[in-house]
Amino acid sequence: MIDPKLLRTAADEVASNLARRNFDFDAAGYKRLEEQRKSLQVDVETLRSERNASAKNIGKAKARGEDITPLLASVESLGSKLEEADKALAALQAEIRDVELGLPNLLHDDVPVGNDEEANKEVLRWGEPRKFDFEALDHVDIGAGLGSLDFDAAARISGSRFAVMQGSLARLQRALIQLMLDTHTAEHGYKEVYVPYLVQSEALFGTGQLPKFENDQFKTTDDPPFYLIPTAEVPVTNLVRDSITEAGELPLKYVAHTPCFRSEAGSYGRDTRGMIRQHQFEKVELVQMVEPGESDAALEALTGHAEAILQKLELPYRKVILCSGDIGFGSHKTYDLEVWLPGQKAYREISSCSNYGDFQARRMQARWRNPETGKPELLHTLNGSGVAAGRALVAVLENYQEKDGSVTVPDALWPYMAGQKKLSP
RNA sequence: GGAGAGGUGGCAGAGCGGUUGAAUGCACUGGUCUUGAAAACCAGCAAGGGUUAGUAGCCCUUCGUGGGUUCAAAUCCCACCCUCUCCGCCA
Repeated sequence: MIDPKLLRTAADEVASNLARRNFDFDAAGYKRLEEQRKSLQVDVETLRSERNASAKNIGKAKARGEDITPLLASVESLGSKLEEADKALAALQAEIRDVELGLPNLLHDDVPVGNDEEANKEVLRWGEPRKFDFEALDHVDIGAGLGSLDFDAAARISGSRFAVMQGSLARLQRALIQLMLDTHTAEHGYKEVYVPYLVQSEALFGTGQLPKFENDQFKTTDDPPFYLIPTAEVPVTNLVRDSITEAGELPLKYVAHTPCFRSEAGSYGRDTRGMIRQHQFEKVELVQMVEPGESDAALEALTGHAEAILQKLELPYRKVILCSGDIGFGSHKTYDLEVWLPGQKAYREISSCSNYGDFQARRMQARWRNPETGKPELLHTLNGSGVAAGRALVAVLENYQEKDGSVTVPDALWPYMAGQKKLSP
């Protein structure tokens, strides 16, 4: 959520920033609603003040043993008037809130303007895509050759966009997750957390998936419903919901491994082959809560932590800044890491690292105590995949495939593979 | 699943229809004392919103959440959520 004070005082500047996203913010309409709200709220508070004063007088009169009937008569009409005005105010406030919840975050100056991923700005490439002396297969064929990646079985159980993995391949994914968790906890200073995979709607409002992206979520039929987390970002970031963190405890750095569940509504026909885009996938997520002045630097560091995983696995990747048309709804600035997939002869997203500024913190009322003012102030939140395990598995299979159909285990995963250095058919 | 207890400020914990935004303690901040520190003592210390040039005043809201009773609710009534204890069951 954007600071309502900023919306009131600088609606036109906000509108022009959001225009870079091709988002049309009706600044004039917002101002109109705000003015109505202002005068209504003054009315309501004046009435309420009158009521409070009368009630106090009645109390005093009663204490003195006086007759209070004339006083009661004088406040008779106050109640209904107040109730009416209060209702109108509540309706107006809800309307304004809906507008505010629907506004995407302001963009960082670094974010390039553009309509789609074509306009994303590449900032670096790491590693050389390997030259194959045979026709490189994609992970679907490699997995089939190994006999351990089964989409048909998954389809019988759950339909499309699911996978079944067996044996060494299943273990390889677990090894990837282990490597990531160990690296982030031991080398990058993150605290490992285990969190719920089912959350209430409030948590999703806090991180910004709701109300706008209801259709992307899976939810249960309970009342109230549970939502399956689309990313660990949701439960982990909500750890600081409605809380005040002392300055000395910042930055908070959490890493969590969770499955992620996405309906993928609206992406019919995209990445239908293989396990690039699944309803369920494993991910290791990095989350930071930092002082507002630190978030730019924290984004660089956090992205570097995700890059370290790809470097350990010696997977070629490139790093891009998402442009205004491709960046997420709540993000202030986002780096995507795209790993080289020989089967597709393309770089594909494997991590997305974002600085949310105070956007999520405002929705969650997540604050820290600023020692300079002594007051609780909104902190900044960041998150990034460190990295998506399912896609990392795809990348390992495709980049480490051999002519005979086997797959070499990257050195970094040896400690987690019980001595197995090769996956063979 | 059965029985009971409880949800109040950063934390602990009183209050149980009117002067309580809320006693007290801890923590925190400032001061006195001290060579310095500790201790002791004194003082201050919730958040959100409105109005405003204002971090000044004034006003409104907030004692788990939502409804209700009342001129007036942290206090009474109803529903729901959550936590804790005991029993049962279970991974």
